[in-house]
Amino acid sequence: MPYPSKLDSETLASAAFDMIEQGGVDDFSMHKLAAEFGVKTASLYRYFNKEALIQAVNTLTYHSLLQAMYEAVSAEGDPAQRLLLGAKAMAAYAHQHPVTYMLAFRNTDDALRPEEGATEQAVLPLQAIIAEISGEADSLAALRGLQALAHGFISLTLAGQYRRGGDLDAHFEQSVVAYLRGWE
Amino acid sequence: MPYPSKLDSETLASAAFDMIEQGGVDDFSMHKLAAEFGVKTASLYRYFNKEALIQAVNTLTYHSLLQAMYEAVSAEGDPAQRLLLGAKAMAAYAHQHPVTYMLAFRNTDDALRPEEGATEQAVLPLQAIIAEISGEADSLAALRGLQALAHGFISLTLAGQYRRGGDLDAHFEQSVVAYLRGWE
DNA sequence: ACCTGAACACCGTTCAAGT
DNA sequence: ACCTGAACACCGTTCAAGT
Repeated sequence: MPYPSKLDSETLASAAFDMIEQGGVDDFSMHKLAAEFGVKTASLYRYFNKEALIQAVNTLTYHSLLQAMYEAVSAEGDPAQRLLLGAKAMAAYAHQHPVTYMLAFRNTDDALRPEEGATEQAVLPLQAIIAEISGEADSLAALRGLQALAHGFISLTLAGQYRRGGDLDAHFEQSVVAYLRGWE
Repeated sequence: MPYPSKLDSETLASAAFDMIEQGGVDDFSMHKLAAEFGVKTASLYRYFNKEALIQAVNTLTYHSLLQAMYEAVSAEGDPAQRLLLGAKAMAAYAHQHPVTYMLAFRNTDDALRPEEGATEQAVLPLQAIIAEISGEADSLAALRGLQALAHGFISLTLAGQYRRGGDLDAHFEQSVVAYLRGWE
């Protein structure tokens, strides 16, 4: 009687996502993930090695994050309002998934990045919105700066680099508003 | 005859910094660092465990980075020009030390952060400059946004998230200029 | 005072072998 | 087709022992 398949890549990736988010990246291991499924560590290697698994986790992050932003940006309002909602949705997602959020953006090496086009294409609607503020010619620069501002604020917050008090949410909003105003 | 001391914390931290920058964080180990000094791994633990060592490496990063920014910002010019130079100095440092730069800002957990006040105090001159643009009342918010924009742009660049071509340096500068203009 | 020897628990990974 | 057993090299860390 052949072995019934206990594992599949989607379930594995999603379980890894949860383990990492709850226990931290540094405490995550292939051994622990295998144990979670009542399986020997070697069995995981039919599906993923650790690097590929983390890449899969990061892909989950990119998808969820873009989804959240896309929905936020679809609201009524002028371009600046909609982009502010998008930035806030990004921050909200990151604060709900701090560990995997940081993990998705920490890579210096190529291997753990999103597949080509996954994030690049998905961000075109955002560029169309910001073009209404900056003009077409500057829309890529303006979009990149907005992503940078939002991501930077989020990751400095999560990394505990803003420790002088004050209302961080208010400062985030003021900064985004100022930034967009500067592109007018 | 007692053992002559082959090691000290400063040398160790600085060697760890170099090893990490050149070989990546993931390939760095206490064993390899010990080997570099012709010493057994256990000997390192008189000075640092791995966590403390990485914290020391991060402290080196914060100091160098703040130093570079401080010098850049001391130039002649109006506030926006000086802050732009500061942001560019930050980017230049990060591109020269991409691995340790990312390492210093990736922590979700408290243990690896800079000592209280180390970065917080050092950043007060920057706040004074940006206050000339935003006004005193908004200067902390404006400073945080500027740090976020610069750090975000740098880390998204290093993480390979800007893959649609264009002149990244120009986009960085345009974004910073727009941001500061928005606070006027 | 400072380093070594020896040991431990844990890790990622491979591959022949089982079912 | 899918999982296990067994093994390997490597890792972080501790601590009694050497000099």
